Amino acid sequence: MPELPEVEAVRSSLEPLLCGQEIIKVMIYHAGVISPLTAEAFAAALAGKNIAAVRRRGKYLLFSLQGKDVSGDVLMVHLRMTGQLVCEAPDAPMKKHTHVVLTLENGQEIRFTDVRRFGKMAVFPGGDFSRDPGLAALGPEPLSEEFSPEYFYTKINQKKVKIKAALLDQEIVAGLGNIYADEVLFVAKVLPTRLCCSLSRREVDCLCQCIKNILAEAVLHKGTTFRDYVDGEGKKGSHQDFLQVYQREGVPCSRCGTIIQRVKIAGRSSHFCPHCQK
DNA sequence: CCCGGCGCCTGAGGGC
DNA sequence: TGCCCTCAGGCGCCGG
Repeated sequence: MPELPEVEAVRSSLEPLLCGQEIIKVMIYHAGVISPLTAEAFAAALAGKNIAAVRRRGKYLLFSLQGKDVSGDVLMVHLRMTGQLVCEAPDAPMKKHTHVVLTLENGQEIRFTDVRRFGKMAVFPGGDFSRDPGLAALGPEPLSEEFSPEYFYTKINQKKVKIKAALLDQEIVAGLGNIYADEVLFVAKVLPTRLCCSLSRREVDCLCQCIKNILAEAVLHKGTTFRDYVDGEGKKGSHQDFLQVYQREGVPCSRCGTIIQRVKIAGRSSHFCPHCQK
């Protein structure tokens, strides 16, 4: 499930492969993954454009496009659950569930594959994200200075939601998903069921620092490959070898030996140690 | 404001 | 072996 570290690994692996390349052909095999433009308008908006930069905001991949006269359009890709964006040679076998293929001037292909088709691609003319409320409302990048203990405390302080739900709220902090939210709460020793308004300033400071530390570490490990995730070269991540609670229900806690438990919070599995998380 | 639940999707995995 | 059921979860949306 691509979260910030996985999307960053896709971004950094694609950047040297795509920057400066012109998109010469657009093939759409499943128009359902494209919005808000029609498939025809989407293809027309990409053909002949040059990829000037490969950026990331939260879990969104953003490709800055430049044309001969117009520029500033942005191609957005969101991988959601099972999406993959891989740069491959044209003779590489086409994977099942490949929905969009962009051919570059050097012959390489960017292939968007998604078993569940939850993922989305879009072009925003002039880089205007207002057509995508989720992207427009995204909170600060957790690895930036903007995401500070002061900011986080202000956002969390009054809320009556469970802290697990708040960590998954992309308007509070951009890029956390179910895996890293559970890992952050474990390292910070905070139960996922705690209400935000019950957290002390010290606990919020700790959570803020844990978010930064864990995401930075996972970025170094090129993300977590639990099932589907691969980067822009088709390579798996290695952070799954470092997970302490996610998908470890029934396994002894690495700190105290208590059996890790799993409960549903906000519709998602939450894994935690009932002894050392308070 | 907050919560639970559903829908979108397919494939893996468990029970029988 | 095979069938049916549940579950996985990011995110938008809806009703209470």
